[in-house]
Parts: sequence; structure tokens; C-alpha cells
Amino acid sequence: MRLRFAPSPTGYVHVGNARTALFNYLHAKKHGGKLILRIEDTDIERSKKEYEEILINDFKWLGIEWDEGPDTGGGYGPYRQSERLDLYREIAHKLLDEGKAYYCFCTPEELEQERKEALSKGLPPKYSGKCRNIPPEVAKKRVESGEKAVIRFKMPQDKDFSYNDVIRGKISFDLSLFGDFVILRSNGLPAYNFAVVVDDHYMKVDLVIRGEDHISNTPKQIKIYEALGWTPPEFGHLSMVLGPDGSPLSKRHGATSLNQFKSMGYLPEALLNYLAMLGWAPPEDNEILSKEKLIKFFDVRKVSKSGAIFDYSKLNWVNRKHIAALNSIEIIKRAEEFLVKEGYINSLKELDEMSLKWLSDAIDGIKTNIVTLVDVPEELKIFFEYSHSKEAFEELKEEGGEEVLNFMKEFFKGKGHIDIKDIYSLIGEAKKKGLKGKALFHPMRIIFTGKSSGIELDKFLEIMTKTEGLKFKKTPLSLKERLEEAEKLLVK
RNA sequence: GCCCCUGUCGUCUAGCCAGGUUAGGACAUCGCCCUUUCAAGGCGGCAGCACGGGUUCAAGUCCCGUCGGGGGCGCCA
Repeated sequence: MRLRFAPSPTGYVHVGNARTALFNYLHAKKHGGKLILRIEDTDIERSKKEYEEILINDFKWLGIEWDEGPDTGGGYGPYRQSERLDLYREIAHKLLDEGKAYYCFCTPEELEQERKEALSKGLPPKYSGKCRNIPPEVAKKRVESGEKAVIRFKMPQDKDFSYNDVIRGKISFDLSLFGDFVILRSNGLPAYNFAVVVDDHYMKVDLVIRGEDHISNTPKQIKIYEALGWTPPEFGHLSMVLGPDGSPLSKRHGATSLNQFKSMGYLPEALLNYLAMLGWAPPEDNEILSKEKLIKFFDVRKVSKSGAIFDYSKLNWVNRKHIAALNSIEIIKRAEEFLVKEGYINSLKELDEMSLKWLSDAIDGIKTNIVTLVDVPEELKIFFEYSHSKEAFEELKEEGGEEVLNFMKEFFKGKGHIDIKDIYSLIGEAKKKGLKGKALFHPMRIIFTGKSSGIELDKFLEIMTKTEGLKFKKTPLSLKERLEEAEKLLVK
């Protein structure tokens, strides 16, 4: 079993294309088949070499691996269409020689004119077949004399043609509605519908899973296979990925490309998991699945036929679950670039064991609040900074915070470092004075953290009593300093 | 304009092929519990077969039509 995915290097990888690649990957792996990456770069206007590298890295980041491709090689290369041009020309001329294709000299202007006329008459805008009757010898001479020409395929005009789609079942067409289409352009480059057939045949692809926008290309391609005496592969057409309004997911809906999801802090395994469930559901209740589990359960025949709306709240849930399954050291590693970006560290390597341990304890405290990796530095803020909320201090004033603050100040007077034992004895002393329960802990929380909610207070204090000697780029604010900050704000 | 695909809770879906289910699960939402806060977690609730015909004792499931959504009809892929 051989499958392929064939992106064009014309931009960043769209999640819809990533999903198509993923389904091909899952199906190939499930059946012990091979997956091929082919670069479709025959559109010289839009294809750019640098996008190929980006695309390869993005697919690798997602966790899709291929057995053959321009970077890995393989026995059926080359894997860039731009390196296979001689083959397309040879096959196109074969069709020409056998009378299954012909030269066409119509100019783009003439064709545009024809199209408009057909459309205005309510006819399908298909090519008229005008050049079909030019005798081959005459055509050949005109080409030899330097006249520009394309090669068109003589599309058979079967009234009822059908093929069996792996996902959708039988699909029928009236081929008399299809015109003779271009297989070789005047610049010598192949057109899409021709190049894929040649490539899929020579690369021995036997199942093509692609987007539903290719459904009506399928009869054209099957007819080329038949004209060449080749066996066509099986085809399966996936539905589209849609935005919240039900239209195809596009930039106006927000993020669409893999690199954007990466920079928003989504884990590749989470995005992979989510993408697999867009249009497909695992047979068991558990939806948080590893790549291995996805491969085990996936069945392309069970993929939904209708479009699937990309839902961030479910993606977020999947991501949160995948993060929750990671230990805190692993979370730190994954979040490195985000921690660097927010100025907490220069790099993970520079961190000594003590600082790493402290950071990992801090992560443990806020782990349940992390949805994406960008939340890591955000949630860590409470340990490093004193970013108070105005509302919390309003509350503090009303709840007699001044009394608590003064008591704390008095208690810690002269102490250089606040230890966890000091905290306990503070609580004990407060109790003797009748300060206890919510009346003590709520103001204490606001005084120490600047906020009225967040991490469990005892966890926070335990972590904050161990800040001495830490080597971060940004130094965590000590409990003492927090006391002073609170005082300033309370007096105001 | 013509052709093709598609329509189950707000969202992703199971169920349809082989007609009989209190139409199941997950996300979101709401409520309760847990919690000296917030989250997380646990428990529970709300919510759906696009519409209209037909076949049948019985239709989400089979048939026809309508409407809605999407795609295609390129010297783009």
C-alpha cells in the first residue's frame, strides 16, 4: 500500500492540508504501507524554494513522517515535479502520437472570449474542441515553425461515468460536460491533472486521499490512466475544514497555518490529536490519544463526508489534557522559547539544578491552569512579579487588610529571610489574637500575591520561601519585598 | 448557468449499508460537590435527526422533492 501527500510550496502549511497529510499518514501506518512526500512545484509563478523547507519542518513538527520524499530520497524519485519534466513531456507526446491528445493553438484571449460566450448562453464553459480537428501533420509543422501551443487531452465523452470513492461511495458524472483539458502548457510544464497521474503511476501510489475540491478532477485523471493503459489508484475525498461561520477556514478566521499554532503554544501531539478528530471519531470514549493510538484506531472509510468546523474550545481542551499528562520538567522544556521570550531565562541550559527544581515546583502549583504553552510564563508571573489587581486591593481595604498587614509587618520585623516555619508561627500567633479563617487567609493572599485568587496559598508560600540563590534572568520577588509592595498600595 | 458533493445537540461525532435506540459520547454551557480563593477534578442538567411528501405495523435509518452549505467548470494546484 503506497500513499502520498503532495503540497505546493506556495506558502505556510494550512491546517486543512495538514489534516489531509495526517489522514494519509495514519492510513499508511495502519496498513504497514509507505507514505510519499511529493513537492508539486510546477506553478513557477507561486512556488518558492524556501517554502519547501518550511513545509518539511512544519510537517515534521506536527509529527508526520514520510518514507520517501525530496529530503529522504527513495526508489521512485525524484520527488519534486520540477525535476520530472522530461517524463511528463515524454508521456504527453506518447498520447499525441497515439491520437489521444492534440496540439491547441488557441490564445488565452480567445479562450476567455469563448468562456464568456458559453456562460452567457447558459452552457458549461468547456473548451470547444476547436483545434481538435487540425490534422496532426499540420499541427506539427506549426509547432516546428515556432508557433506557441499547448497539448490537450481528448476527453472521452461518456454519458454515464462513475467511480467508487473510498469515503463517499459511487460518484457519477456526465463526461460530455467536460472539455478537452490542457496536459502540457505552452511553456513545456505539465498541468496539474496530468502531472499527478504520471507521478502517482510511476510512484506506484494505489490510494489517493485528498480534499473534496478534487472530486471533479477525478474523472479527468481516471481517463488519462485509461488512455495510457494504466490502472488507476483508489480515491477518497475528504471534506473541508471550516471556520466558525461555516465557510472554508481562511485567514479572516484567524490562525490557519501550523506555524501559527506552534507559536500560540499548542503541542504538536495535541494538534495532531485534534486534527484527527475533525471529521472522524475514535471508536472508544477516550478522545485523548497518542499518535500510536490514532494509528491503531483510524479508519479512512469512517471519515465524515460533511465539512467540519474548527473549534478552538475543543482544541484547547485537547491541548490542556496533553499538557497535563506531561511532568513539570517536560513542560519547562516544551515552554523554553516562551520563557525566553518573556524574559525569565536566557536559555534552559544556563539554569542550575536548584533553579530548575524551584521552577518545576512552581509549575506544579499552576499546572492545572495551563491551556497552551504561552500560559506557562503568564501563570508563572505570580512567582516572579507583583502584578496586583485594583479590585483585590479594594477588597483588602474593606476587609480590614490594614490590620493584617500591620500584624504581619510587626511579626516579620528584623527578620532577614522568611522561612516556611515563620509562616506557620505567624498563623499561630494570629490565631491567638482572634485572627483566623477567611479573615486571615484572604488578606494574606492579597498581600503576598497581589491578587484575590490563584494558586493554593500554602503551596505558594512554601515555594516563595525558597527563592534565595536562584539564578534566573528575572529574580522572583521575595516575600519581604511583597510585604513592602502591599504596604505602598494600601496606603495609596 | 450547468455539474458534483453534503445536511443528527451551539461544535466534533456514534447510530444509516442489513428500519423497532429513553437517539449515545466528547467539547462548550448551566447547576451541585470538593476547595479558607481561582482553576483542575467528581456528579448531574439543558440541548439535535434541515423541511415536505412517499413506502411500511414501524423511518434519523429506504425512496422522491424542496431548501440550506460547500466544491468544480483555468496554459492554478
